[in-house]
Amino acid sequence: MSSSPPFKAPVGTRDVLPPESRRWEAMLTTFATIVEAAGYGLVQSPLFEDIEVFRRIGEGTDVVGKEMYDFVDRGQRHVALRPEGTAPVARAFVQHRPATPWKAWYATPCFRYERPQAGRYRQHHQVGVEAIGSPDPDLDVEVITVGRDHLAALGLRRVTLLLNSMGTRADRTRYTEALRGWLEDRRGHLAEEDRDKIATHPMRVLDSKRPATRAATGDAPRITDHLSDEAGAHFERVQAGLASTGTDVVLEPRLVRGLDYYTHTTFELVSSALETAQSTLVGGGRYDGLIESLGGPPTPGIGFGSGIERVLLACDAEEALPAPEGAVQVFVVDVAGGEAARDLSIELRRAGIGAERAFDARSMRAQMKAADRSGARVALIIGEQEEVDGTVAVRSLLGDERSQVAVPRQKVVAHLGELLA
RNA sequence: GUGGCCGUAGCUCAGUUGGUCAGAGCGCCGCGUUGUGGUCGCGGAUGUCGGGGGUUCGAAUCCCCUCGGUCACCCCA
Repeated sequence: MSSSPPFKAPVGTRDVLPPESRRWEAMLTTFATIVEAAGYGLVQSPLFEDIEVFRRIGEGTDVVGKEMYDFVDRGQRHVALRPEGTAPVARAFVQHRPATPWKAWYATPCFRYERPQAGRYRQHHQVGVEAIGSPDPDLDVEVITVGRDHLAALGLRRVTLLLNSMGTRADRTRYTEALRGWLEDRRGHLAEEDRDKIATHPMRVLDSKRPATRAATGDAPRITDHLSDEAGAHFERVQAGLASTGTDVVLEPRLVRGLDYYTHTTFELVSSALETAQSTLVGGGRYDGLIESLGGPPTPGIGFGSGIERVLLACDAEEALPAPEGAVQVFVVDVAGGEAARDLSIELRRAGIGAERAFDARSMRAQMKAADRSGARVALIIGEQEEVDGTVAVRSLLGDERSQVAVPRQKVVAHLGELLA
């Protein structure tokens, strides 16, 4: 007899089982309700795309540069599992050209080959929205507010909105050059590991956590001081909208975000309840050049992604979003052969009443224990006596209640309909 | 990719300087109540002590390798 080690879920992935999975259902329902009410429609797109679709979001970024799960399929196509949610939606927009503004939402797994740690997985899950086709800053306000309200609806209170503007692409280019020069002059003061970024991603030097870099860049030029009139006006309007709708904002000029496609507004919703290094619950911004880079007409867009695992971690920390109760309302206990359990449980479900039962002809004691654990409020008991009488004993399972009444078999479903109403 | 810590039943863990060390609680199953749950009592099942190699008379306990988990860096949701 030989046995290989038991299989486990791959590194960085996990199974979500009940009752935890009921929290996922609750969070997805909450999100769907909120975004649908704002006019966003669900988009289901493939889990994998031509790898070029993702490369357009920035080859210099780690997400597409070195963390992608990519492979060549049997038809020699180079494809990749989606590392994030925006590019596939943008590609779908370019392909189908829906009327604008096009407002879409999604819920999807995302794949990134990185070392897992708290709040970071190789397969994680995101919900998000994309609003494509309008440059209106009020749309930025809408998107940010939807994200904020989603977290609030889940019961999260310790959330901070960080806001920044990257300006237009021209602003960004101009600022990047200026910053690069400024950083070059102080190269020696930066942390060793951050020096290479001066040439490649100067703005990310400002995002560094290293103390030396932090200290040396305290008075670095800020992009928000270098915005064009156009970008400045846009940013002002966004802030005014957020203020008007009672959304507290923390301006964070160092907020860069890792994906290269962002322009104008960028934002994060960060949990202060999480002790972990990964506390960003929602991250997003404008990407006014992305559609064009995917072969579409110049089209502005804005959106965000929100990590489900992280949001749930924050819910744990704030003791929010407890697992909802199961849907089983009634448990059929049958010690008279099992036909009643078989037929009645199905009859009940067809009448809209959640019903569960035991299998394997177990003892009444065992069936009652199972009934108690099932979360059902009522046990329907069919023993030999009930079989003879054509009745069902209806017994409450709530707390100390031990009330039990005999109801004619033919009237049980109607009786329960009233009882559970 | 780099580094720290950890790896004993389904879960949470105890196992003193290597010598009945394979255990506890919870959970699960059964019985007390041959027709009735949640409390209580009694009993029971489940472990390649992550895996491989080494040291030793003897290793869950020491060494090496490896896999996995976890946290941090990095990056990001």
